[in-house]
Amino acid sequence: MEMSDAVKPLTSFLIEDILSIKDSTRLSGKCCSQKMERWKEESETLSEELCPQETPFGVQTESLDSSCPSTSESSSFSSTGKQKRSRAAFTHLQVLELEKKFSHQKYLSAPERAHLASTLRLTETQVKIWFQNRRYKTKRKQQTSELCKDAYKAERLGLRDDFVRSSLITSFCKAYQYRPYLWDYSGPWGPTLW
DNA sequence: TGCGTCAAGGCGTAGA
DNA sequence: TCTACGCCTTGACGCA
Repeated sequence: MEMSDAVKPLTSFLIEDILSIKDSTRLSGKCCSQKMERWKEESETLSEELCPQETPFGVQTESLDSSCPSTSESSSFSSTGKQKRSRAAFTHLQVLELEKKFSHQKYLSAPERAHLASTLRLTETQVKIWFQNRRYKTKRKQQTSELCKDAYKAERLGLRDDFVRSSLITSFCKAYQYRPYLWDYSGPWGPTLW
Protein backbone atom coordinates (compact mmCIF):
# COMPACT_ATOMS: atom_id res chain seq x y z
CA MET A 1 0.00 0.00 0.00
CA GLU A 2 1.73 3.11 -1.14
CA MET A 3 0.13 6.17 0.22
CA SER A 4 3.11 8.44 0.20
CA ASP A 5 2.62 10.10 -3.15
CA ALA A 6 -0.50 11.91 -2.21
CA VAL A 7 -1.68 14.27 -4.87
CA LYS A 8 -3.92 17.23 -4.75
CA PRO A 9 -7.50 16.39 -5.58
CA LEU A 10 -8.49 17.38 -9.08
CA THR A 11 -12.14 17.69 -8.29
CA SER A 12 -13.66 19.93 -5.73
CA PHE A 13 -13.69 18.37 -2.32
CA LEU A 14 -14.74 21.49 -0.56
CA ILE A 15 -17.14 20.72 2.21
CA GLU A 16 -19.55 23.23 0.77
CA ASP A 17 -19.63 21.38 -2.52
CA ILE A 18 -20.10 18.07 -0.86
CA LEU A 19 -22.84 19.35 1.37
CA SER A 20 -24.64 20.94 -1.52
CA ILE A 21 -24.66 17.61 -3.27
CA LYS A 22 -25.82 15.95 -0.14
CA ASP A 23 -28.59 18.43 0.35
CA SER A 24 -29.90 17.96 -3.14
CA THR A 25 -29.82 14.21 -2.89
CA ARG A 26 -31.31 14.23 0.55
CA LEU A 27 -34.60 15.40 -0.86
CA SER A 28 -34.99 12.20 -2.77
CA GLY A 29 -33.93 10.00 0.07
CA LYS A 30 -36.98 9.97 2.21
CA CYS A 31 -36.01 7.09 4.41
CA CYS A 32 -32.58 8.51 5.00
CA SER A 33 -33.62 11.99 5.93
CA GLN A 34 -33.05 11.53 9.61
CA LYS A 35 -29.65 10.05 9.09
CA MET A 36 -28.70 12.71 6.60
CA GLU A 37 -29.78 15.42 8.99
CA ARG A 38 -27.45 13.97 11.53
CA TRP A 39 -24.72 13.77 8.92
CA LYS A 40 -25.17 17.44 8.18
CA GLU A 41 -24.89 18.34 11.80
CA GLU A 42 -21.81 16.20 12.14
CA SER A 43 -20.13 17.64 9.10
CA GLU A 44 -20.75 21.15 10.27
CA THR A 45 -18.74 20.44 13.35
CA LEU A 46 -16.21 18.25 11.64
CA SER A 47 -14.14 20.99 10.16
CA GLU A 48 -13.77 22.66 13.49
CA GLU A 49 -12.89 19.90 15.83
CA LEU A 50 -10.94 17.34 13.90
CA CYS A 51 -7.35 16.38 14.22
CA PRO A 52 -4.77 18.54 12.45
CA GLN A 53 -3.77 15.98 9.84
CA GLU A 54 -7.09 15.73 8.11
CA THR A 55 -7.85 16.40 4.50
CA PRO A 56 -8.84 19.85 3.31
CA PHE A 57 -12.51 18.94 3.32
CA GLY A 58 -12.53 17.69 6.84
CA VAL A 59 -12.56 13.96 6.43
CA GLN A 60 -11.37 12.15 9.39
CA THR A 61 -10.70 8.60 8.64
CA GLU A 62 -10.98 6.10 11.37
CA SER A 63 -8.89 3.73 9.41
CA LEU A 64 -6.07 5.34 7.62
CA ASP A 65 -2.96 3.42 7.05
CA SER A 66 -1.84 0.43 8.99
CA SER A 67 -0.26 2.59 11.61
CA CYS A 68 -3.52 4.30 12.34
CA PRO A 69 -6.25 1.70 12.20
CA SER A 70 -9.80 2.53 12.71
CA THR A 71 -11.76 0.72 15.29
CA SER A 72 -11.27 -0.84 18.64
CA GLU A 73 -8.33 -2.32 16.86
CA SER A 74 -4.98 -3.69 17.65
CA SER A 75 -4.69 -5.09 21.10
CA SER A 76 -8.26 -6.32 21.45
CA PHE A 77 -8.30 -10.04 21.71
CA SER A 78 -11.18 -12.40 22.02
CA SER A 79 -11.55 -14.92 24.79
CA THR A 80 -9.97 -17.54 22.57
CA GLY A 81 -6.84 -15.46 22.26
CA LYS A 82 -7.57 -14.67 18.65
CA GLN A 83 -7.27 -11.09 17.59
CA LYS A 84 -10.66 -9.54 17.11
CA ARG A 85 -11.47 -8.57 13.59
CA SER A 86 -11.72 -4.84 13.26
CA ARG A 87 -14.36 -3.17 11.22
CA ALA A 88 -13.60 0.28 9.95
CA ALA A 89 -16.46 2.72 9.96
CA PHE A 90 -15.94 5.20 7.18
CA THR A 91 -17.01 8.75 7.84
CA HIS A 92 -20.03 10.07 6.03
CA LEU A 93 -17.86 12.31 3.91
CA GLN A 94 -15.73 9.39 2.86
CA VAL A 95 -18.83 7.42 1.96
CA LEU A 96 -20.23 10.44 0.18
CA GLU A 97 -17.17 10.79 -2.00
CA LEU A 98 -17.08 7.06 -2.68
CA GLU A 99 -20.75 7.13 -3.64
CA LYS A 100 -20.16 10.12 -5.81
CA LYS A 101 -17.35 8.38 -7.63
CA PHE A 102 -19.36 5.19 -7.89
CA SER A 103 -22.28 7.02 -9.43
CA HIS A 104 -20.02 8.00 -12.29
CA GLN A 105 -18.01 4.83 -12.67
CA LYS A 106 -18.49 1.40 -11.23
CA TYR A 107 -14.87 0.41 -11.72
CA LEU A 108 -11.72 2.28 -10.85
CA SER A 109 -8.36 2.02 -12.51
CA ALA A 110 -5.32 1.62 -10.28
CA PRO A 111 -4.27 5.27 -10.52
CA GLU A 112 -7.80 6.43 -9.88
CA ARG A 113 -8.07 4.15 -6.89
CA ALA A 114 -4.76 5.38 -5.54
CA HIS A 115 -5.82 8.96 -5.98
CA LEU A 116 -9.16 8.44 -4.33
CA ALA A 117 -7.57 6.50 -1.51
CA SER A 118 -5.04 9.18 -0.74
CA THR A 119 -7.65 11.86 -1.06
CA LEU A 120 -9.97 10.14 1.37
CA ARG A 121 -7.12 8.94 3.55
CA LEU A 122 -8.09 5.35 3.06
CA THR A 123 -5.99 2.47 1.87
CA GLU A 124 -6.27 1.35 -1.72
CA THR A 125 -7.52 -1.98 -0.46
CA GLN A 126 -10.30 -0.29 1.44
CA VAL A 127 -11.35 1.61 -1.67
CA LYS A 128 -11.17 -1.55 -3.74
CA ILE A 129 -13.23 -3.55 -1.26
CA TRP A 130 -15.73 -0.74 -0.93
CA PHE A 131 -16.31 -0.68 -4.68
CA GLN A 132 -16.50 -4.46 -4.74
CA ASN A 133 -19.12 -4.52 -2.00
CA ARG A 134 -20.94 -1.64 -3.59
CA ARG A 135 -21.18 -3.38 -6.96
CA TYR A 136 -22.46 -6.53 -5.33
CA LYS A 137 -24.98 -4.56 -3.32
CA THR A 138 -26.22 -2.84 -6.47
CA LYS A 139 -26.51 -6.12 -8.27
CA ARG A 140 -28.48 -7.67 -5.44
CA LYS A 141 -30.74 -4.67 -5.38
CA GLN A 142 -31.41 -4.96 -9.08
CA GLN A 143 -32.10 -8.67 -8.78
CA THR A 144 -34.50 -8.04 -5.93
CA SER A 145 -36.16 -5.34 -7.95
CA GLU A 146 -36.62 -7.69 -10.92
CA LEU A 147 -37.96 -10.35 -8.64
CA CYS A 148 -40.46 -7.94 -7.18
CA LYS A 149 -41.63 -6.76 -10.58
CA ASP A 150 -42.15 -10.32 -11.71
CA ALA A 151 -43.98 -11.16 -8.56
CA TYR A 152 -46.33 -8.22 -8.89
CA LYS A 153 -46.92 -9.03 -12.54
CA ALA A 154 -47.68 -12.64 -11.79
CA GLU A 155 -49.95 -11.68 -8.97
CA ARG A 156 -51.85 -9.19 -11.11
CA LEU A 157 -52.28 -11.72 -13.89
CA GLY A 158 -53.53 -14.19 -11.37
CA LEU A 159 -51.15 -16.90 -12.37
CA ARG A 160 -52.28 -19.70 -10.13
CA ASP A 161 -49.20 -21.81 -10.49
CA ASP A 162 -47.05 -19.09 -9.14
CA PHE A 163 -49.57 -17.60 -6.83
CA VAL A 164 -48.18 -18.85 -3.57
CA ARG A 165 -44.62 -18.21 -4.57
CA SER A 166 -45.32 -14.77 -5.95
CA SER A 167 -47.29 -13.67 -2.96
CA LEU A 168 -44.44 -14.74 -0.77
CA ILE A 169 -42.06 -12.72 -2.87
CA THR A 170 -44.48 -9.82 -2.94
CA SER A 171 -44.71 -9.69 0.81
CA PHE A 172 -40.97 -9.96 0.91
CA CYS A 173 -40.67 -7.02 -1.42
CA LYS A 174 -43.08 -4.98 0.59
CA ALA A 175 -41.05 -5.65 3.65
CA TYR A 176 -37.91 -4.81 1.74
CA GLN A 177 -38.86 -1.19 1.26
CA TYR A 178 -37.97 -0.61 4.86
CA ARG A 179 -34.46 -1.84 4.38
CA PRO A 180 -32.30 1.24 3.98
CA TYR A 181 -29.46 -0.49 2.25
CA LEU A 182 -31.66 -0.90 -0.78
CA TRP A 183 -31.98 2.82 -1.03
CA ASP A 184 -29.43 4.45 -3.25
CA TYR A 185 -29.49 8.16 -2.94
CA SER A 186 -27.12 9.09 -5.70
CA GLY A 187 -27.93 9.87 -9.27
CA PRO A 188 -28.31 7.00 -11.71
CA TRP A 189 -28.33 4.54 -8.85
CA GLY A 190 -31.60 5.83 -7.62
CA PRO A 191 -34.40 3.77 -6.21
CA THR A 192 -35.77 1.07 -8.44
CA LEU A 193 -38.16 -0.68 -6.13
CA TRP A 194 -40.89 1.88 -6.20
C1' DT B 1 -31.29 -8.65 23.02
C1' DG B 2 -32.37 -9.53 18.38
C1' DC B 3 -31.76 -7.72 14.01
C1' DG B 4 -29.99 -5.04 10.06
C1' DT B 5 -25.98 -3.03 7.98
C1' DC B 6 -21.51 -3.15 6.19
C1' DA B 7 -16.31 -3.65 6.04
C1' DA B 8 -13.57 -7.38 5.62
C1' DG B 9 -12.48 -12.52 5.04
C1' DG B 10 -12.39 -16.45 2.02
C1' DC B 11 -12.70 -19.02 -2.13
C1' DG B 12 -12.94 -19.80 -6.99
C1' DT B 13 -12.04 -17.75 -11.53
C1' DA B 14 -10.04 -14.99 -15.32
C1' DG B 15 -6.56 -12.45 -17.59
C1' DA B 16 -1.92 -10.68 -18.26
C1' DT C 1 2.23 -16.20 -10.33
C1' DC C 2 -0.05 -12.16 -9.25
C1' DT C 3 -3.91 -9.21 -9.13
C1' DA C 4 -8.66 -8.04 -9.32
C1' DC C 5 -12.97 -9.64 -9.77
C1' DG C 6 -17.72 -11.91 -8.24
C1' DC C 7 -20.08 -14.20 -4.84
C1' DC C 8 -21.07 -15.40 -0.35
C1' DT C 9 -20.12 -15.40 4.60
C1' DT C 10 -18.44 -13.57 8.91
C1' DG C 11 -18.13 -10.62 12.69
C1' DA C 12 -18.38 -5.88 14.72
C1' DC C 13 -21.40 -2.34 15.58
C1' DG C 14 -25.57 0.55 16.15
C1' DC C 15 -30.34 0.84 16.93
C1' DA C 16 -35.17 -0.08 18.45
